[in-house]
Amino acid sequence: MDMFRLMLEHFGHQYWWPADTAFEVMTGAILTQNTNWKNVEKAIANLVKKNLLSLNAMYHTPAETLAKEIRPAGYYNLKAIRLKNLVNFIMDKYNGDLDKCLTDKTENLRNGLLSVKGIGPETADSILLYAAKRPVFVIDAYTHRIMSRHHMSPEEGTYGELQHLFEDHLPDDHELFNEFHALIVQTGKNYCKKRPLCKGCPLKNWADLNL
DNA sequence: CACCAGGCAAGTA
DNA sequence: TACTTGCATGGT
Repeated sequence: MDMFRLMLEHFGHQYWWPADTAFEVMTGAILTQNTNWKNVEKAIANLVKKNLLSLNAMYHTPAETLAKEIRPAGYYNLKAIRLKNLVNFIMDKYNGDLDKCLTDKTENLRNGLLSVKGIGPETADSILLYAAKRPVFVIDAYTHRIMSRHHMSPEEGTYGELQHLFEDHLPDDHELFNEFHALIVQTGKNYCKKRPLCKGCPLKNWADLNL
């Protein structure tokens, strides 16, 4: 049995990304950096309550004001600046047209996002996959740990190496990538936390990587 | 009390 | 290139 199906049968569909709009996905992608999603939900609820969860509102709001609202998500001063950097990028490069941004060529958009201070590979790819619906595989700390401990990838592969491993062995399907990454996160949250192998983990050994 | 959570940038050697 | 550190709240 392959890795994807084992996780899917164990956890069921994850229905990511939990957001109503593409802009909310982008905001959440920054707020969830090294942060529990529960805390991000509180921060997003605060932004909604103050009518700040939109490109235009955020653009016209000082970072200090945003910081106050996103406090529960942690690193709030840093993340407020990062949110401003992102909205400024969309304003400057796409003339404030979010749809134009989201329909830009994948490579252009990825390079643009990576040029924004505060957006690294995982945040950029999360936006590409979950906001722009591109078949880009997202690699996170759970992916590194699970693949390494189950001996499914070369020891301590780089972000790009792991990404290519998945993208080269899977059909070019953004819905598959969506569910796949969400299931990896779910698996990582529940298993493989301490030991190389742990009881109840849906993944058994290297043979599970039958992509 | 320690440790972790859906990272990233900047500094050092 | 390969570490190390700062950023910060909230849950276990």
